[in-house]
Amino acid sequence: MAADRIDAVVSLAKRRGFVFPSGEIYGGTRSAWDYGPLGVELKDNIKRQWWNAMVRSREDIVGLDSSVILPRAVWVASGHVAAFTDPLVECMSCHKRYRADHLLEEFQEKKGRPASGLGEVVCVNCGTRGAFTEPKEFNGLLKTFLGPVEDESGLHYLRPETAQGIFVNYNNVAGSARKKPPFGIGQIGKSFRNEITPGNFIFRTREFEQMEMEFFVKPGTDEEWHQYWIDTRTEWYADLGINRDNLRQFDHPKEKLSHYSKRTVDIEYRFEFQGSVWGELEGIANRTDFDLKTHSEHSGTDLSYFDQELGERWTPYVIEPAAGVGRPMMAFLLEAYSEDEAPNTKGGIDKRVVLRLDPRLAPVKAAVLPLSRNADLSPTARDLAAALRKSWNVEFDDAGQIGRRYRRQDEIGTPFCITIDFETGADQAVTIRERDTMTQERVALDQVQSYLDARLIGA
RNA sequence: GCGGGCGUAGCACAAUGGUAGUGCCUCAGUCUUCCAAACUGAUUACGCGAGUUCGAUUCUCGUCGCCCGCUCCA
Repeated sequence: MAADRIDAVVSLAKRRGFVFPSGEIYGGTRSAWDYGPLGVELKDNIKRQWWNAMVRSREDIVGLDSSVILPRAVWVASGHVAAFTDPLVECMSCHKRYRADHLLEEFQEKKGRPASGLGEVVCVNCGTRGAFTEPKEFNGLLKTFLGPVEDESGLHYLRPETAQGIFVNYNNVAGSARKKPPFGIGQIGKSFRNEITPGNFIFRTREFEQMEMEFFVKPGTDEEWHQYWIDTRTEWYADLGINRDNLRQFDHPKEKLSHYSKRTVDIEYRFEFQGSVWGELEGIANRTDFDLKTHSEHSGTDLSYFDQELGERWTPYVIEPAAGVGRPMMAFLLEAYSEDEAPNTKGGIDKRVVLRLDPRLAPVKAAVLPLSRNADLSPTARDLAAALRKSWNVEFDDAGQIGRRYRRQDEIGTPFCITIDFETGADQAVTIRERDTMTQERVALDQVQSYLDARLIGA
C-alpha cells in the first residue's frame, strides 16, 4: 500500500512535470533527477519557506552562499578526506560486500578479542571463512581537477556538505554582519556525494540540495540550544502540513555518530519504503567546537571568540540543523497525495487525485478558467491571469471541459480555481472554487487579488 | 563496482522471423454553460550496437540504462 503510494507519486511527478529522470533521452542516470516546471516551483517554495523561517525572520541568523568547489586542504581539515573513505571488501564465494572495518568490529564483539586479519572472519551470508578480496578504498567525495593539467596539484573536491563553506567564512560573516554568539549562518545549496547506493526516487542522489544552518553558541549552552533547534525544526514540518504521526525524532546511537558529532537527532518521516519505514528528512547535530578548532589549527587563522564580559577567549560550539530539499519535497508530496471518489456526469464514479499541498507550497496558486472557449470569455480571463501573475504563479487553461480542468488542477495541488462565466460580463464577478472544501464563492473581479492575498499569507 | 531481474508510444498493456496495435493521456476541430461527456482527426515506441538470416522488435552476443540487494545518512 505504501509502496503503491510512492509509485503513484513518482508517476504523477513525472507525468505532470515535477521530476524527470536526469539525462533521460540518453538512458538516464540514477545519480540525479531533474526538476520540471512544477517541480522547480515546489522546490523553490520549500526553500523560500525554510529561508524565511530560518534567516529572514530572525535577528540572530544571516545568510551565505559559498562555493561548491573547495581546495583539498579544507576537506583534509574537516576530516572528510579521512572519514568519508570506507574500505570495502567482497566475499569471493557469494559476492556479498562488506565494510572491512565493520567486519573486524563485529569479530571483536563476538569473540572478545581483535581479529588478526580478515582471514579469520567468516562471511555471515555463506559461511565461507576468509575469502574476502583486498579492501578497496571507496571515497565518498567527488573529485574534480582545476587548471590546464589533470594532476594532483589541481585536485579539488565538490563539497559533500555546505557546512564547511560556512565555517571557513566564519570570520568574514561574523565581522561584516557584526554578529556574536549566539548567532547563526544559513545556506542553501548543492552538495555532492559519491553514494554507493543512490535510489528511492529523490531520497538518495549523488547530487543533492541542502538547507543548512550553523548556529554558534557558547560552550555549556550547546545542549539547551540543541534541544531548541530539534523542536523548532520538527514544528516547521508540522506547520507545513506533515502529520505529526508521520514524524519522529531519532537519536543516533553514540557509537554511530559522525566524526564531528557529540549528539545527533534526526527528524524522520514515515516514507514506508520497501524494507524501511522511516527515512531521514533532517539531521540536527551538535558538532561541538570540532570544526572551528580544526580550521583554526589547519589554516592558522584563529576562529575563537573573545568574550568581553568574561574577559576570556573560547571557541563556539555549533548546533547544525541540516535538511535536504529533495527529501522534504518527497515527504510533502507523499503527505499531500490523496485519491477521492467523485461522481462524474456519466453517473459513474471517478477517481479524483488531489494533491493537498499547503497553499504556501503549491506550485500553482490559482488557475484562471473561462467556462467556454467559444464565447469570448478568454480575453477577460487572460487579462485577469496576467494581473494576478504579478503576485502569484497563475495558470490559464481553456482547453476542454471545465470539470476536466478542475481535475487537472487538483492533481497538481492548485488551491484556487477562478472561473469566468457568462454572467461575468454583466456582474463583473467570477466563481472561485476551493480545492479542499470544494466550495464555490462569487467574488467581484476587482476583489480577486485581495481574496487571494488574504488566503496566501506567507506564501 | 558485484549478484539477480527487466527494457515495445508520456502511462497501462498487446501482437509478430517480413509493413508494430488498443485504451488512457496530450493536441486540433465540432459540440459542450461549473467537476475527467460524445464525435472526428492528429502527434508519439520496439534502449543502443554487432552477429545469424534473403529479412530481426522477435534468436544470439555485447553494451547502456532501470529495479532489488550490498548501512550510505540531507
